[in-house]
Amino acid sequence: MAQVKPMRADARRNYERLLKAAAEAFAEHGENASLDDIAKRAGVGSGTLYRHFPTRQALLEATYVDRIEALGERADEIAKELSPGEALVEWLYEVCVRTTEVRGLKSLLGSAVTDGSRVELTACATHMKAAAERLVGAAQEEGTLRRDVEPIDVLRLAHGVATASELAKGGGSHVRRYLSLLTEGLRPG
Amino acid sequence: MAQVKPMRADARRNYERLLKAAAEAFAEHGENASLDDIAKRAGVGSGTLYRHFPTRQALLEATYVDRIEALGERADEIAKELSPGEALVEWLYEVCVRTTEVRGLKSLLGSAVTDGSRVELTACATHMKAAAERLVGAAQEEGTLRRDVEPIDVLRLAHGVATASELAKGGGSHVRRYLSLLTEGLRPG
DNA sequence: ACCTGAACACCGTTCAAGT
DNA sequence: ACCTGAACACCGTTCAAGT
Repeated sequence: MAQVKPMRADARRNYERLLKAAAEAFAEHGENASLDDIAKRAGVGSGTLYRHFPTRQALLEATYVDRIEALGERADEIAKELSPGEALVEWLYEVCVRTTEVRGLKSLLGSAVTDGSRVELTACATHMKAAAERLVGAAQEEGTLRRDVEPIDVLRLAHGVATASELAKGGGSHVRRYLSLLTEGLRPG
Repeated sequence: MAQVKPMRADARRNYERLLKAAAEAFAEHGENASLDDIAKRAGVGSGTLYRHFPTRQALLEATYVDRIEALGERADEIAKELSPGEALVEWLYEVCVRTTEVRGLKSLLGSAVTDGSRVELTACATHMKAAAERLVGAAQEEGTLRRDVEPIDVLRLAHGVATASELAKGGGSHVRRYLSLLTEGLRPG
């Protein structure tokens, strides 16, 4: 079941060109980059784009799926180096940094943790939730994370922290601080 | 300086019709409601909409300025009833609830706390920042709020909490919990 | 089986003409 | 001084025709 129908040579070439063009366009113009422009950059008709990627979300996911997978792997690497509580925070930090750095990734990660959207079962959502579950579970067993939060809550709040950081001029420079305000709380230590 | 040039009767009528139509349209279709549709609902030409409101942000602000002012007044009412620390949290709660309830309000409140946008000097941003300053200052003097946060940080983080809550199905029902996770922190109490 | 690109609908924005 | 609405540019989406 690993191997689905192999694509026709021209179809595969167009698919890859579209992904490359999409990555460029999203980087330049954000998640709302013109789909028509992406097709043009790739040198294909607009219908071809729709054949391969029926929705904008599908194109976004295909464009960034490797980055999402990398975040999932980072969760395990970090878990080996740090204590569970520190690992969770460090991973959330990296998630937030990617969210603010890579234009277009934000809406994808957002819909991955949104209730009700059909997109929930996508690879992206699956990877993120699995990674969060591992780290959250370990931190709770260690006793450094409240037991009344679910992995999905943590992912949503991290998305909120990334959103808050984006409102500041130096975007990324606020991530660490805003994240620690979330973990430590707003009350004085 | 209170009284600027009085508007011509037809101009004032169109202005009010546009605001009414805008409130309806934003409520129905969110902050990206079609401007053309708003002009049509109001029974005016599209050029008239642009004359009164040169940008979508300007129309959003005019539509919701009364709600923003109400939030500013709520800050003072709450401050009379609760201790400074409790008052800040309760006000932030109301801000988050409005943000998630009133479609279109979110982008307005977001741009009010965004660095660099020219919109910073608008009435909306001024009201929100003034209210936050009063509550944050009082809570810090009381000793129930960290001294290393600025009012703008608190407003941005509240915006993040509202964003996180919106990702959950029951939107509003998560606001209280997510907000308390921010104030208390993710570490066990 | 897949691709192309014209065609359609929709939207934002401007501006000449009108009162 | 203000309004109208046609005109233009742009974008998303579909689909008949082509290979």
